[in-house]
Amino acid sequence: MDAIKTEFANTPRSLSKKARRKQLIEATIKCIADKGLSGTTMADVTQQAGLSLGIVNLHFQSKEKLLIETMRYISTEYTDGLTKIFNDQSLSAEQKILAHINFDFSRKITDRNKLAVWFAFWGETKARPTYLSICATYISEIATNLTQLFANLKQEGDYGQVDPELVCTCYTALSDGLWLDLLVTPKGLKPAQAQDVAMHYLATQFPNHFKIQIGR
Amino acid sequence: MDAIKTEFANTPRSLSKKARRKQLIEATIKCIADKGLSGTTMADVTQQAGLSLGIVNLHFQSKEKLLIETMRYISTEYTDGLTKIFNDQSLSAEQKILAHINFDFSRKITDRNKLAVWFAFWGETKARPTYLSICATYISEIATNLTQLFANLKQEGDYGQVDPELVCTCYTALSDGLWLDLLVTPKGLKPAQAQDVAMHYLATQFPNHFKIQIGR
DNA sequence: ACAGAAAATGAATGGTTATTCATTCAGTTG
DNA sequence: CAACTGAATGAATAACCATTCATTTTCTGT
Repeated sequence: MDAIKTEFANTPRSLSKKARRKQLIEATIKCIADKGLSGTTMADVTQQAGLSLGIVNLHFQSKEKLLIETMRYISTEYTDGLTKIFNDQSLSAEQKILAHINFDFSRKITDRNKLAVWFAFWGETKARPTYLSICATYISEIATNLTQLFANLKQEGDYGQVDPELVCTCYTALSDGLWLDLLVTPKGLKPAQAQDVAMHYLATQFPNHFKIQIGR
Repeated sequence: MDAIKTEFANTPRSLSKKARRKQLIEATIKCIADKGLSGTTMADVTQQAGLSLGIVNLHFQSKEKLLIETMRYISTEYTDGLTKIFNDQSLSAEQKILAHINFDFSRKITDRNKLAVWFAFWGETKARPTYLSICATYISEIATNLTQLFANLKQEGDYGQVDPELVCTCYTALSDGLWLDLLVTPKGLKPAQAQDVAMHYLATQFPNHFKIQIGR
């Protein structure tokens, strides 16, 4: 009972340190989406969280560290979701790839607030080595796993021409580019359609496993 | 003689208004790449340009307007390059598409400074309607032209299954995603390899026109 | 060579914002 | 329930930064 209250209540002083940090990170995501990275102030973040001005420095020491933790938060959420799929022993390679695509274009991931945060941080990677190193970590981890899945599929089917590493690079870039589409032309492509586009590419590589629905 | 001096000299007061604006915009690009959009100050930009602090307000009225013009500058450079290719009457559809890919992964476009600027602005589009409307303009213009080229190619060859609009969406997203790769993993993919990846996708759609080089 | 126009300068200004910390407040313990 | 602990507050501070504009410098026409 007490544990439940601690978990879900939102009144001051009722949350654990970890939960309070999460609350502040989520407020930061909202602010970056609404005001841009350059327009987000400590006052904005704390007001969004419904807390007082000094709270960020209490929990994160500085704004810079809050931003780094925010980037870590969204990239961890993403990699954790994919790792769970990859490690699921009950799924075949084909099913894992399907689950992967499904996850890439799920509501949780294609939420425009989060997409705005991804691109804001990517735009700063050249200037901030810390951001770049966070990227480097998740990129290589995902690429290794995904390439492995494509290699498995190649073995299963009759895919002599397929280069798993190339397909991984191509799929990953395609997925990132479709996210951009979802961010900057929200009136255009919808997540489900973006997923169809990604699927269309996989169908070119593994026609025995994946089919395109013509006239999406 | 005088015109040449005006064109190339960099000393104060020797440049036309237009050239001075260009100089400031290019300094802005360098600063955004080096310090991030959120870390770029007027002092940074003017110092980078080797000019005095007040110069930006003299030529652009405000920092906000300088940033908008910077975004317009890189997107105009991109669309102008593509428009020139599309309007070149001496090229076939196939040649235009080849020129398009070549341009997408040329030095001029895959310069990491400029890529950093693209992503920085994309990350702010949700927060700034002006940025979003600049994107909307070039996106639809390019998509119309490129879809047309793919439709032409479809007519030329035996491509019953190909959906030109889908291929356009897919190619565009792929290209954007490969730019991200070039930005965040400079030690990994090189522009020429990124171009090969894009070509690999086109080869899946138009095998009679484009060939993949296996073992890039 | 001179006057007037235009461009550029940079010190000064004023608004904004991250950070600090003395104080308040809520939960816990004996 | 009183003393204690640590989380939270927000006014105050200090640093930062965009913008202004009086002044200086350069260019142009005569």
